[in-house]
Amino acid sequence: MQAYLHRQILLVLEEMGGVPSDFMLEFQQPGNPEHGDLACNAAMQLARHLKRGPKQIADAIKSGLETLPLDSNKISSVEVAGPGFLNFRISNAYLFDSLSDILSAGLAYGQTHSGDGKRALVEFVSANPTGPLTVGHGRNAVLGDTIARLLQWTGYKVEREYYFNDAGRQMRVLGESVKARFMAELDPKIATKMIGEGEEKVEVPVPFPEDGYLGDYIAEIAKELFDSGETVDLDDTDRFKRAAEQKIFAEIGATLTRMGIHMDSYFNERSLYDSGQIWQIIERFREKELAYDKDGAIWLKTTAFGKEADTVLVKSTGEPTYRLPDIGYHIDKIERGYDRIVDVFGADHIATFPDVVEGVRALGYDADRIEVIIYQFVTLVRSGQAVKMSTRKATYVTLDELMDEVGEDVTRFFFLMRSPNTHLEFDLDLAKEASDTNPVFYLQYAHARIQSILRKADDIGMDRKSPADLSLLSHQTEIALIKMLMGLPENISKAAELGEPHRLANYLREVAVAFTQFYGSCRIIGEAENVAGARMALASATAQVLKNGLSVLGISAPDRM
RNA sequence: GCGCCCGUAGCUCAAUCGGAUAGAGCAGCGGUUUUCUAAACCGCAGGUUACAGGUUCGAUUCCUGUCGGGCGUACCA
Repeated sequence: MQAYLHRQILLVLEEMGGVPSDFMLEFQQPGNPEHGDLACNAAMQLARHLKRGPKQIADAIKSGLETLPLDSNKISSVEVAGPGFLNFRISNAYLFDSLSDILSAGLAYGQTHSGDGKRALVEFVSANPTGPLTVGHGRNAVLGDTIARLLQWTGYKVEREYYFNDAGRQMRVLGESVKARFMAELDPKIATKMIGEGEEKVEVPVPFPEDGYLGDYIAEIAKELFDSGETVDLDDTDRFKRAAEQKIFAEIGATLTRMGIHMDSYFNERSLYDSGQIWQIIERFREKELAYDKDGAIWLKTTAFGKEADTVLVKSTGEPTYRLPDIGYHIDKIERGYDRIVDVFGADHIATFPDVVEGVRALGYDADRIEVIIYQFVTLVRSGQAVKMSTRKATYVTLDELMDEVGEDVTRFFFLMRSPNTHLEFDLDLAKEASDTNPVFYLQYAHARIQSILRKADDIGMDRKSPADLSLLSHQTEIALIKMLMGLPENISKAAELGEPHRLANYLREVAVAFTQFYGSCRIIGEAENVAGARMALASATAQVLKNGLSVLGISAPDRM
């Protein structure tokens, strides 16, 4: 429709002359129904170039369009309004065709093709295996997975990847924590000590590291290892680390599965060391004079990328900082040939990823393929108090606990309904008790209600097979609902393009609102057969839109509630 | 100090890459069920979009500055 109008208006503008060759026609959907279905602001933008008033220009375009003329099966009216907007009304004939297209597209309705033949890699979660996934990881996991789903719906072949490091200091401390608990299993009378500060003091076995991991799962891992009867060499700290990693990864995997998330690959940071790739990168930076030695460390000239100071690539101990493997990892992704590379990071990475992207670019790669989605932190609120979260101190709420309390669908929806770049306040008390006011139920309920009507129609032997005469739909809520349903493909592609799933969540809510308004004023069962048939078609199309939209968000669309 | 994000109704948040009268939910007040699922619908009230300038036909949106909140700013990841 927009493409059609675009062509027609260009024809008129050509006729008028004086229009700059780089002029871009823009359309928008007015929020106010009095302003029609589609608006064009060309007249206002052209006012300066044509040295005429915007209203005058709009009138000229309007009469130009009318003499073409416009196809009345598509556009029913053109109006000039406000400061010079051209407002178009879509004809009902076009709406009925669109509705029938929705029904025939079925499960595929909402798919678009801008990504056809292209590949995308979405990296997300990427939590090191030091503990269970927390609520904070949840936002990352759900955002990443949903962005991947959105890209799939726009035609991309998408892979989901989890990047992790099991070789760093964190993991060493984790292994030592398990070892200390294991020693307590061997010798229940082992001497203990207190660590932590103030009221947070905790009693732990003496070998426990000062900055060790305090969660209960550490003791569980130690106990499982002990119960297995395996003879463990206490000097083999790595054995404890491996035990912990294995168990924790298994749990993380189970949590992700429960959320409907499936990773296609796990990328171990260590492979970049084993292959020697990271050392080659240093040499390549040296060749470009972007790396140098100082104080026994190897530095990257991030000042060349506009930073205030240079940063260390390899510590004087010979150990690289995370920047180096991150650059190597992203080069690896680019070399794997993806058209789009999406990273989902928490706000704490905001200062570091530019170094990585610029480093990749400096080595001659197309860093523009890398898109970084930064989301702000989740503040957990319990009893009106913000909960300070730390995996190490075990002051966290796990994703599993959250799903136990509010369910998988609510958990996913909660993380998706807000823009990634605003802080998300997660009120646990509200989430627990507010299951009846949660917007996700509103969407699911609308879907269930439609299914209920269709079941009932079948029960009383109403005809749902023969094609309906859609032109019988004329009530304003019916027309408004059809227009709303037509927006799914655009909303999905927009959300995919911007990496902002909340747009789709908001749109679906509007669909549900439009449906309940229709439902409130138009009956189906009990109406004349042809009217009921048309309305059932509209209801089915609505259910299809809700179902498809919810499936993009990874949320179920139940048939009854 | 510097970098990034944010500041919108009492609360939690939207606002179509600058558009028309800034919208929802919750909370508040008042209505609506002999009718397909009331987990609903309708109405009322609630705003100087933190503040001050600037850019233009037009600013919540872009620019500058101020104030306030968050996250970074390690030879931690």
